[in-house]
Amino acid sequence: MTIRVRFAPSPTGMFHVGGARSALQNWVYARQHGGVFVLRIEDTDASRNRPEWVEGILNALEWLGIERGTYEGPLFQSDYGPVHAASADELYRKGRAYYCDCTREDVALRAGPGVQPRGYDGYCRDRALPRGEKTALRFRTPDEGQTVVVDLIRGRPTFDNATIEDFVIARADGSAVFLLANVVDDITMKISHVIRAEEHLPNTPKQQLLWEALGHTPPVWAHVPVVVNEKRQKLSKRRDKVALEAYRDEGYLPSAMRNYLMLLGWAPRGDREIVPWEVIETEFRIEDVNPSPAFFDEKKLRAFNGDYIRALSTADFIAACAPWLAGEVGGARVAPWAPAEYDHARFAAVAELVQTRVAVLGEVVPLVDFLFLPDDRLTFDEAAWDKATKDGAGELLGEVADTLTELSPWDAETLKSTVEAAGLARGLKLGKAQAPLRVAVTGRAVGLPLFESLAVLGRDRTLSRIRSAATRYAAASTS
RNA sequence: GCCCCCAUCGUCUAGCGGCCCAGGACGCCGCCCUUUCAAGGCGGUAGCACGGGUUCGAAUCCCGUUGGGGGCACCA
Repeated sequence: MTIRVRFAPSPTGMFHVGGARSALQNWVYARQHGGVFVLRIEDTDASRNRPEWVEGILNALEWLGIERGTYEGPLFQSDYGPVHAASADELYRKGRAYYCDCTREDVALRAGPGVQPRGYDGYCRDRALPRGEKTALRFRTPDEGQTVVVDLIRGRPTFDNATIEDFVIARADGSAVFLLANVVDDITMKISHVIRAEEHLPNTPKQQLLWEALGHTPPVWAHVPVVVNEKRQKLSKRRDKVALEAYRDEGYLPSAMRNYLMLLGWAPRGDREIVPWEVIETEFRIEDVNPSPAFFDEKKLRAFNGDYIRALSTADFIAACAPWLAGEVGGARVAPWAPAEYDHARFAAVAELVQTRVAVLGEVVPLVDFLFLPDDRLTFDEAAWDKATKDGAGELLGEVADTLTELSPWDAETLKSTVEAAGLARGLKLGKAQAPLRVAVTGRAVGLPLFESLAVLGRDRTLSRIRSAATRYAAASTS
């Protein structure tokens, strides 16, 4: 058994999430049935000259945990050029194809004004045209009968042969068109299963006819539903965020992504969705895939990802954060601090607190930036400051700074009780009392637990930030 | 216009004739916990598109309607 998944690389090397899901399903199916998984590149002249586009796809697959496949032999469509030509010729010699010199306009003219022609009208069928510089080769479709596609997911979609036009299989220059090339490659590579997106279903009867005309038994087909956006349209590169790499760079874990992707149109037994990959691999059945289109719900993906992040050991979590902490992901700057300013010991000290507060890894940056940035480059939320210092809470700043100068030991517990006492003396609950300090030190109203943060930040930085905030407050209240 | 596919909470799904006045998850809402925010715990909201059959019995089977989607190149 040989299963293949084909990809047309995009100019950016971007890997479409729809393709990722399809690849995953193919891969799982192949593993379940002891088959070979073949990754097939539908190259064009342009992509052939840009091996990095193909690399992009392979990297994305590896990120998902799919190995590169074990098929030996050429994987590029263009490697099969001579075989395509031979097959086209074979069909012509067998009388299953004929040359045609009609243009699109000719067909429209014959159909008459205002009439929408139903594909090609068969004008050249019996003209016995020889091959020429302007002749395309058309497949002669049966006039009667039906073509039944046996599909693992959809049952038996049936097409009346009379509705299938005599389609072109080779261009005037002799090169095979996608439909034929696809079939010939699959025959050559001994492909037994074609699992692909639903959008190819209308092509299937044509391809099946070609398999048979070439003297081969068609493969097992499975057309999985398309993945759609919130407007229920097929995910498109232009409108939707579809690049798998974009999700990777935001900090989605491959384990969460592949779990979510497999859940589109399918669910494991029992009332559970987040399951170990082994469960998916043993329970997944292509026949059970829901035939209706599925919406790619980023919110749910996020929830899954948060779950996977929390399931990580702290050490693994720290390791997973490395690219964002280093400040550069996917060739883009993602952190405001310079590499020299980063302090790994500080991050490690708060990592556990960070872990329950992020849904994607990229969110660690704004949570911990205050630990590394010098005072003058700290982001400062003015609105949060105004709100936090209201009702006299700002008065606390100066006196807390004085107390903290001599505080011992400098730890979260002591810091907490000290601030709590200072707040209570002014009739402020801890929730109110910690607010101005939080903004003063972290620049924001929300974030990691404050006293643990101060403990890690250290006395010097904490005090200098509180002191300058106290000055600021004093200046604002006198003016 | 033609061909094909699809139809359970807002979303992803369980359900494959009685266990279902429909179960889970995400989202949303409320409560608890709480130094902010999360996490966690508890509870709630919400659905079988419609109309005919078949059957003792239908979310489940059949037909139709409606509504979505996909495909109709000398592109891939």
